[in-house]
Amino acid sequence: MAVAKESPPVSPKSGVDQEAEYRAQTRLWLRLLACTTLIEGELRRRFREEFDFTMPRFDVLAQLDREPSGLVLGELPKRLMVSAGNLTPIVDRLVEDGYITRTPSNLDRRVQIVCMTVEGRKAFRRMAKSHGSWLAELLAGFPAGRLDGLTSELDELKGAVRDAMRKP
Amino acid sequence: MAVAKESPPVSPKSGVDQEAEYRAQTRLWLRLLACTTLIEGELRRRFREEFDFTMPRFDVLAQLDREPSGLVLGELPKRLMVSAGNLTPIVDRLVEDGYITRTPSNLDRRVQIVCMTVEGRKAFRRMAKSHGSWLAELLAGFPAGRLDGLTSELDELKGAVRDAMRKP
DNA sequence: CATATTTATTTTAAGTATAAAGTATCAATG
DNA sequence: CATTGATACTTTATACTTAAAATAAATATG
Repeated sequence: MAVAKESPPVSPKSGVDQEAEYRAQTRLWLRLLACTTLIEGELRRRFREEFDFTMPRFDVLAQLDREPSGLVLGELPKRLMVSAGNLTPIVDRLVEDGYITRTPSNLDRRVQIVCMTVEGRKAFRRMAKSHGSWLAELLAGFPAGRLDGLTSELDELKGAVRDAMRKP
Repeated sequence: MAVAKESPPVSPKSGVDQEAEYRAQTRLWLRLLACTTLIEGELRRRFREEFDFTMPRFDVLAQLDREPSGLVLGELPKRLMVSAGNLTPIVDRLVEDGYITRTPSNLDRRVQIVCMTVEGRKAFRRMAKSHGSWLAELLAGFPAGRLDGLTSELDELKGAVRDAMRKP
């Protein structure tokens, strides 16, 4: 029963369905953008107010925190989805302010190795703690039991988008 | 049965639970950011390549497209979640390129009214069409039947974050 | 009506973003 | 060993981003 109500399992979709799907996709994208903008803006504001620090700088420290022996500079753009040209002045500033060091490799003089300093690590830990509690504060109203479910959905979305970008 | 396994219905949470929730929240935030960055980057790239246009400019046109009689300039920062100072040069460029007009109000000489031109509207329609199909292409791998569900979850998340930001 | 406050917008300063061109170094080939 | 190509990084040009100060016009208050 209920055979007639089933939509065809494969393409081609009717114009109406296609339009509805377009709209649903646009809604999803706008919501995604709104959530991210909202949270990102608030986190950035607090970083600035509390620590006079920016998120890109924090992101770099976060990567280095897990690498006691430092990281090849070229690894950072890959991990942070940031362009290399963009990274140069950020790293410059972090070095200048004493959070990290940048030393040329002996084996390959093109390569630079960046490494967190002791003070850098200390500052990072302090900021990371605040970051965590800010996030907890912002997300407190969302049911804890559904955090993981939403995360998996987004994981799937990310995978789908990545696949779509790889193909053509 | 299974009484002992139930977690207490209200706070205070145990340290372990609190830590687990922190991690889940952080995971969600990182995933959210990754999805948005991925899609946004790709859309921006295509806008640039196909139309030599940026997304903020497109966003302004999108707002004006629905307002045949134009919009008070001050409305745009509110709708687009963009600072006013940021908008000025964007509007400047759009006026310069003939997509919109900016005319001072007769009633209040502080106020400017921005309005799409005929060519602006034409250009916008063309770009909006591409935008829609790019998005469809990127999201094609995500099951259509779950678009709305994910959108509602994000809606709820957005509401929760907004509430958290309003309170303190 | 003069002064004070608010509101709309612009300007400025510092920083972030990409793309694309440039420089330096390394590796591979003839 | 000179040339060619690839790699690591920096520089440049252009644009976006916010916060905060500045300007200018309207409104409110004494």
